[in-house]
Amino acid sequence: MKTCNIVFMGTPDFAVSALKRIYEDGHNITLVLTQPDKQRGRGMAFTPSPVKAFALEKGLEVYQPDSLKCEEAQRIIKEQNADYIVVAAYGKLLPPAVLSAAKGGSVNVHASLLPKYRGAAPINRAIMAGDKVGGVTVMQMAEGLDTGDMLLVKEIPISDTMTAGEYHDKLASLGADAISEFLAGDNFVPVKQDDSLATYAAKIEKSETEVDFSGDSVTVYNKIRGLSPYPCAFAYINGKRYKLKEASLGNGNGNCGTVLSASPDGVEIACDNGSVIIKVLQPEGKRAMTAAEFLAGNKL
RNA sequence: CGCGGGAUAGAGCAGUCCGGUAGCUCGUCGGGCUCAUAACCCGGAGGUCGUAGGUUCAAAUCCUGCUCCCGCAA
Repeated sequence: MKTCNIVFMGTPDFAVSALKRIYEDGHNITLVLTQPDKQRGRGMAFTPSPVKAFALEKGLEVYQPDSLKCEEAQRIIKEQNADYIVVAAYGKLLPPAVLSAAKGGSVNVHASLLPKYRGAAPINRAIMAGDKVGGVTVMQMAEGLDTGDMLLVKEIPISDTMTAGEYHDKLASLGADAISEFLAGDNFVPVKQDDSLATYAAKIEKSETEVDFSGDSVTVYNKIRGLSPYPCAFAYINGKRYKLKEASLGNGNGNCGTVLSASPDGVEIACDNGSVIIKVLQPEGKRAMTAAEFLAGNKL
């Protein structure tokens, strides 16, 4: 197998999967770029990205510039004299000077079948939309957002009950396969994206994560699993706020939003055209618990 | 020092304000009953009340330090 000099750019777990595979394939990773540590979580502590954690564990060089537009960052990247810049969910736009800073240019692993779901949240959006098929795309990066020519595509079926978390794990693995295959081979024919078919998967806004039980039951169900386990859907039930971790479809009827039944099997809530059965929920300030656990000490 | 909730039996909760040696639902174990139900009835086991100190005749309960979990916000 040929080995390449790689500059890797990525931030979340999805990117770690690709980085890990490149590392294990024996490629020479000369520099890992990731988002600067940010204050997040309780106490606003500075927290490193998953990619940074992995890179440090393996002793890889880490670089966390605030911007790639400055000359210093561009010089450092160029100095790596890399064969490829591999990008996976980095979270920053690459200016032209960076796109061309490696011999083979910059390639991106994106978690969708382009040109569908360009942007930040392709995984969640695909589940929320109830898609039956998904996949990953390796593309030659261009100046636009996920608009580059496609080099390698891998499809995967999406089951009706799969959560975003489960789908994410499968795609992370598939994405690692794809980039590994790309770096090992050559003669990939660039295929232009059909811009007229493009859709944009915008970042999930908090306001979108509230469940509206007056909607169609399938829509509600897809939203819950599309946001599970993160960032997680929530709803107010009898005035209290709950995160809805897991659910299934039911066929009960009633006024939208009312609790039809509460049994150890789940809490059934009426929607338009059917119902949704909440299997795992989390009250404010409490751990996530199954319906059976919740009902042992709480009433609805 | 971003705001807030919480730690009591294997699980989920009550009790904490107004100190007096612990209770509920479920599970578990044993027995009984039923055509059947998230079954039902009877009985039992299981807790140094997160941790370290303090106040008190007496602390799950009041005071102080510490650890851990979680919601919001970012």
